[in-house]
Amino acid sequence: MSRGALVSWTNTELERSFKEIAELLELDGADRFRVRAYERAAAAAAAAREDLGTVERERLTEVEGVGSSTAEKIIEWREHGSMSLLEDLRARVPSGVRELTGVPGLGPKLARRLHDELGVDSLDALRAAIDAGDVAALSGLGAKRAENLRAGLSRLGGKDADRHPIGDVLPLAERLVRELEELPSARAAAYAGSLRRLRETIGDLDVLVATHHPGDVRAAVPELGPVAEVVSGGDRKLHVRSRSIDIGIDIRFVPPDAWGAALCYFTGSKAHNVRVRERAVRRGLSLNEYGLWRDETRIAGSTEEEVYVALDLPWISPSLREDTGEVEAGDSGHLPDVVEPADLCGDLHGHSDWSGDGRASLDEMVAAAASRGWDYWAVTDHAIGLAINGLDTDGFARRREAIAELRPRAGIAILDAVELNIAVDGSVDFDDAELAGFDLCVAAIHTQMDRPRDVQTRRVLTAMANPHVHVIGHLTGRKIGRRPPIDLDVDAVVAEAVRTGTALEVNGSPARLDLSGELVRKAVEAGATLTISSDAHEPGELRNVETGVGTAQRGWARAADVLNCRDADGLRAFVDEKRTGRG
DNA sequence: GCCGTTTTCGGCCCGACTGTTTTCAGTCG
Ligand SMILES: Nc1nc2c(ncn2[C@H]2C[C@H](O)[C@@H](COP(=O)(O)OP(=O)(O)OP(=O)(O)O)O2)c(=O)[nH]1
Ligand SMILES: [Mg+2]
Ligand SMILES: [Mg+2]
Ligand SMILES: [Zn+2]
Repeated sequence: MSRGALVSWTNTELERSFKEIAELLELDGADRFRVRAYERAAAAAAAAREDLGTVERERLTEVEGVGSSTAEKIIEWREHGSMSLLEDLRARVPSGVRELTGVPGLGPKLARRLHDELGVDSLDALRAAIDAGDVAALSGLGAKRAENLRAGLSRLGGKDADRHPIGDVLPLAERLVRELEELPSARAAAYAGSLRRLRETIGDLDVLVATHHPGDVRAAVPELGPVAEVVSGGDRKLHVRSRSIDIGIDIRFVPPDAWGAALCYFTGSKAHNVRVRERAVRRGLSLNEYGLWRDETRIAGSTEEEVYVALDLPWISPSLREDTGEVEAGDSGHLPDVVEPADLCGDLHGHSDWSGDGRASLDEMVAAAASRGWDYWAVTDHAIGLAINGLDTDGFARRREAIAELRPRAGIAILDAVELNIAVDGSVDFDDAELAGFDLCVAAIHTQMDRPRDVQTRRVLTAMANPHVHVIGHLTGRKIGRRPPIDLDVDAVVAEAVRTGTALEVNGSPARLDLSGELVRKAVEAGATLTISSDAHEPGELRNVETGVGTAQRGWARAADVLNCRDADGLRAFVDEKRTGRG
C-alpha cells in the first residue's frame, strides 16, 4: 500500500476509529442519527484535503460533519493515540458480535439479541444455535428466518464477501446490459452503482432496467447468459448471482419516465444520495427513485440533469458522486469543469504488432484512432529494454519508414513514439541522440516492482530528469486486486513532475487505473500535467480512454490539466519545452 | 452527534422486501 496516496496517516487512522465507533454504537443500540454522525465523521476524515493531525483545534469544526464532540475526539487521539469512547465500546460490545452482522439478513439488532439472549458470540455459535432450534424459538423469529440465516451463513464461506477488481466486472456488466436491452419488454438498461462511478473495486453489480412490464423482464432474467441463479426478489427488484465470476447482481425495474431519478438513486453513492435528498427536503421537496416531488406532484425525474437542475445544482458526473464535497461545490458554483471524453484530442499511449505484445497492425490501430475523430495518435511500441520483443534502433528505424508511408492516408497525425522501460538506476533504453528522434517518449516501470521506497523514488526522479522523457506511464505499476503499487514517495514524484515539466499518465486500462483517482487529485492540486491514455494493444481497447477520463474526474481534473486535451501545437510546445529545459 | 437564508432545538433520505408483530420493525439497496 502506497502511503503517498493518502493526505495523511492520521486522517486514515481517524477514519478507521470513527467507523469502528459507528459500528459498535449501532451494535450497542445507540440512536441511529448518532451512528450516522460518526459515519459522516469517518467519511469527512477520509475526504479531508488537510492533515487533521496538524489543523488548529479551532478550525477542526469547520470541516463538514465535524462538530465539537468529534473535534474533541480528534484532539484526544492526537494527544493520547486513542479515544476513550472507542475503548469503552470495545469493552462493552463482545468482539464476536461484530462478525455476526456479516451474515446477509443479520443486522445489528438481531446480532445483539443473539448474544444477549442465546450467548451467541461467533459464526460457529450461530450455526449451533440454529441447529439446536434456539434461533427459531426467539420471540419474533420463526423457522423461515432461521433457515434464511443458515443459507446466509453458507454463502459466507465463498469468496463473495470480497470486492472485485473493476476490470473483472466491466465485461460482465456490459454483456448483461446488452442482453437486457435486447428483451422486447425492456425499454432501456444500464449499469449503475460503484461500477458507473468507476470505483476501483466493485462489491456488487447494480443494473437498472426501464420497463412497463417488470414481470416480463423478471421472467426472462434466469435465462440470461451471465446469470447463474436468481437468489431472491420481488416485483421491483431481483438479486441474482453471476456465472462467470462469483459476484452478486442487483437488478432494479423502474417505469421509463422515472429513468433519470432512478439512475440517480442507483448510481449513488449512498452518501451522495443522502446529501442530495437532504437538499431536497430543505427546499420542501422529496427525492426518491421515482422522481423529485412537491407534495404529490412530480417536478423532475425523466433525466438526471432535470433532477440536479431542479435542485439548483449542475449535473454532477457519476465519478464525482462520493460525497467528498461535490454537492457543496456545485451549490456554490465551484464544482470544477471536469474533463470529458469529448475534450480529448488524441491518445498518447498505444501499441501495434511492431512490438511484442501488440495484437493489431499499425494500419488497424491508426484507422481505429482516426475513426474516433482525434487529431493525433501516438504509437508507443516497447523498446529493447523489455524482454517482450521490444524494438531496437533498427526496428524503430524500419517502423519509422512504415509510419512515413502511412501518414498521407492516415487521416490523423501519427506520433512516432515509444514506451521506454525505466531501469532500476533510472536510465532508459536509448541514449539521448536516439531519443531525440522520437516525437514523444513515455517511460514506465515494468520490472523490479518490489524495490524499497527510496530506490523506486530515485528511479522515477532520475527518469524525469531526462529531457527526452515527456510522460511517466502507469506510475505505480499496480494491477487492481492483483499487484500492489510500487512503494514510492508520491509527493516527491509529483513535485518533480511539476518542476521538470514531465506529464503523469492516467492509464485507463481497467486493470490498472494508474494514476488512481486519489493520486490524480494530489497531482492536480500540485499543478502537475496529466495525460489520459488507453494503453491500447488492439483497436477495441482505445475506449480505455473513457475509464481513464472517469478516473481523472475522480481526481477532479479539468481539461486544462490534461496534455492530450491540447491540440497538436500545444502538445508539441510541451514536448519542446521539456527538451530545451526550463528555468 | 450535527446543523441552521425557517431554526441554537428538533429535526435528521426514502423505498423494497421479509417475516409473523395482526400493524410494523429490521435489513438492505
Ligand atoms: N437513497 C439511498 N440510496 C442507497 C442506499 N443504499 C444504497 N443506495 C443506492 C446507492 C448505491 O450506489 C446503490 C447501489 O447500492 P450498493 O450497495 O450496491 O452500493 P455501491 O454499488 O455504491 O457499492 P458496492 O461496490 O456495491 O459496494 O444503491 C441508501 O441507504 N439510501
Ligand atoms: Mg453495488
Ligand atoms: Mg447493490
Ligand atoms: Zn503500454
